Amino acid sequence: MTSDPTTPPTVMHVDMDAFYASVEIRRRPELAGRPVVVGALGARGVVLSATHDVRAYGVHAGQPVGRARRLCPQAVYLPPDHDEYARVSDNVMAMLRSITPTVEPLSLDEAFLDLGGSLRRLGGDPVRVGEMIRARIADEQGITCSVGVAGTKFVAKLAGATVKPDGLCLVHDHEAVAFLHPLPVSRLWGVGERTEAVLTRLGLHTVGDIAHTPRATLCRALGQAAGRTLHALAWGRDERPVVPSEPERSMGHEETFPADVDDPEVVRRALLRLATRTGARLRAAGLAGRTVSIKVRFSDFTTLTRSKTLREATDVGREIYTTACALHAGLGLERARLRLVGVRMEHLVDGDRPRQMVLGERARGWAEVERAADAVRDRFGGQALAPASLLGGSSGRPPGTRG
DNA sequence: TCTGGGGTCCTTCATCCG
DNA sequence: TCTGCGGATGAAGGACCC
Repeated sequence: MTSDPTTPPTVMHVDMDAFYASVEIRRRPELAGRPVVVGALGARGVVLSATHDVRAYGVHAGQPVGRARRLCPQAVYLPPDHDEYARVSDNVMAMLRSITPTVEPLSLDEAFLDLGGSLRRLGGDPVRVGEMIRARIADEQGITCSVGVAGTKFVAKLAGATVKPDGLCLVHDHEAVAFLHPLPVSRLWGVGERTEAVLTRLGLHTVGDIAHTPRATLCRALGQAAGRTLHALAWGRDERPVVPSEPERSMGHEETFPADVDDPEVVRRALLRLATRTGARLRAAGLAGRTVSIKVRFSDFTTLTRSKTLREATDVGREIYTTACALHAGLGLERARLRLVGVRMEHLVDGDRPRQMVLGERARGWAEVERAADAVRDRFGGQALAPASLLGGSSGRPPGTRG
């Protein structure tokens, strides 16, 4: 913490403005100045990113594209190109790492930086560093960003959000409480729709209200962890350091069917597709998972998860698929109408760790087959090879997804 | 209006084990 | 042998974030 106002805060949050939409406008200059929405354009797509002018019509991320079209029919609607966004993101993150090694990406379009060790070398003024970063991202990538600087991650992120788009805001530690307390509770990290409703019932509307509520009351209403966290955040206390990289804890895929599905065979094909992709990603990352988890969402949006922990961690798509099928069969769904299925691997470990052979197990099996398939795909492209049951015909893959 | 896909973390409950 | 207890772990669900 920098309680001395002459000591500049060193935690910086950099957040690209309307990232996907900005990247699309950058590569299609004819769209400059026009309202742009990026989202999956299928029957069940949602808005992923929208330019700020579109937001004035009530369009926001997560909203069904159909509703966005009704609210703002004059906007240009584009499908997402995740590969391009990842490329731009890599460039931005590399530039940030040239400023300080302590860069913690939160997603493709935002990151925390800790300038602590680098600030003197950079001239000692975090505002000048922030402006330099903003100028470089604009020059090199052709997109704008907003920057918040504070003594903690939480305040830095909020500071940047107050000056979006294309701004910079610094909040000193001695200003943090006055900055936070007028804000609505929904601005606190961890307060979504449900928690906000609970807080409203308690008569708590602003961050200041939370700060002046006994911590025990918050813990009773929200649980120990959430109660303690919110109380601390409301007073600007946030001990989390900027950490350059955290090991992944889970990895998986899910897909929403274009129309609800009641055919178990279609569901099993989807499980095979998702398990195959998950296995390939685990192998590419040098990881393996011990727990297979499936998720099914019914047509009424109720959601079930089932999981099973294996004796040994695996990165083999076929093993993931077999376990996922057993979990799915265990649900006894008959012909329930499903809108989504997902496969996820948890309890990830180093995939190169020697694996104990099970008695009677064939030395060369699916693991070798899939590694050979990885090599073929590396050489000839992602579509070069797939399980036979996924080739040809209608795969059930929704539009806008990629393998 | 009708809700994607990728994740993380927390809580509760059950079970196992010493 | 039975019972209680606490910790570890697994399973399931919920809330949240970007």
